Amino acid sequence: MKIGELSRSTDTKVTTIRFYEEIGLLNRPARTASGRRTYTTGDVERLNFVRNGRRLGFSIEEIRSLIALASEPNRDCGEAMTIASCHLAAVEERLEQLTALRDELAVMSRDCDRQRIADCRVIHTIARPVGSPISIGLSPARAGRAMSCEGHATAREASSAASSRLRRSAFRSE
Amino acid sequence: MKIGELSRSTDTKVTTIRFYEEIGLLNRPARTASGRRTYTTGDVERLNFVRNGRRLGFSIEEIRSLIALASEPNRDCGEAMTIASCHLAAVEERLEQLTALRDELAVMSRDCDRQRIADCRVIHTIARPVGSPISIGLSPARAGRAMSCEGHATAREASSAASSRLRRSAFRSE
DNA sequence: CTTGCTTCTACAGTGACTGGAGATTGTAGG
DNA sequence: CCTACAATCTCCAGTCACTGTAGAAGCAAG
Repeated sequence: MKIGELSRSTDTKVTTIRFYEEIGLLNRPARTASGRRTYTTGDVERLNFVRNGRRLGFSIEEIRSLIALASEPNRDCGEAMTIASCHLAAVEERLEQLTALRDELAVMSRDCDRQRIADCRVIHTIARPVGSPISIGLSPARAGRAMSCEGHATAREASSAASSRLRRSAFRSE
Repeated sequence: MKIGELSRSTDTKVTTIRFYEEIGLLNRPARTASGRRTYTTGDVERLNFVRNGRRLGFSIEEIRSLIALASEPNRDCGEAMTIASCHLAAVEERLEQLTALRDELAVMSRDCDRQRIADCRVIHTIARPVGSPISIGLSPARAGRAMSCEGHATAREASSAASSRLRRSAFRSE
């Protein structure tokens, strides 16, 4: 099985597979005479394990530990349980934060009367002094495929946010 | 007001303030003769705006747009509303994903009988073929201050994950 | 004068990929 | 056999939103 087929059968991009190999999450596969990677069904299982782990939100390092544990069938599974329940607790905390966030966003959207910026509830809510103690670790706007939110932020004149972040200092004062 | 005071009064790290300046989210402040940045109350407001926006999960680019909008009080606020409600929709989607995730994690933790790895429900759940269509964009384990989940993943022997990711190929096969 | 704090610049690192350049290999059709 | 095109290869830079470090300089108090 070549990398393309592995990619298709695990719904993982080719570059991601190579990345997993580089960081040691996948074993280095055998190569053909011309240097192409060849995979076995064991590799498919392993990659599925990694992908499921990621889908469940485990970090690469957590998955690395879980793989190591999985390869010792006679060990006590306490450590795996610790990783899982710890992660569960983290997810529950983020759920709470995200719920609070959603409520705040919903209020500000609901209350805005859609008139002038000067009276805009959205702008005013964000502009208020550093208020409520909700401090969130949300990584925002990764959005991806599901949302059609593109183009609102970038469309104005930051369109040339081309390459280096150092070049982005086309900043505009108020 | 020097950068340290601005940092304290907005609960923002000094390095973050300088970062915001570099990318043009904050105006370049005046400097003392020796080159220290000096800030005004206007800068405090602006930084609060940015911080509140971030806390609400808006991206830097969205905040950039919102700042531009906020500086034109007589404009229609439709665009601000679009950004906000679009973001709200994204947050709601993530909430759903995260809830599904939590349920899955809860089941696997609950059902594990804490015996041998070979029977561990956690391991088996992750090892199953690429199943349910939940595809999540969660960035995991950023965790930070609130959780005490450190050391489970990194403690084993990846402790020398020192500098370059290229050096991390101390990979172990199964 | 010395100690210790703050601030400065410049740059590398994080996590988990993603994308591109430029080269090579494999395969199918003409 | 030649040509097109797809798949693969390596290498490296970019993403996002910061965070941290090194090494130098400034500043106030004892």
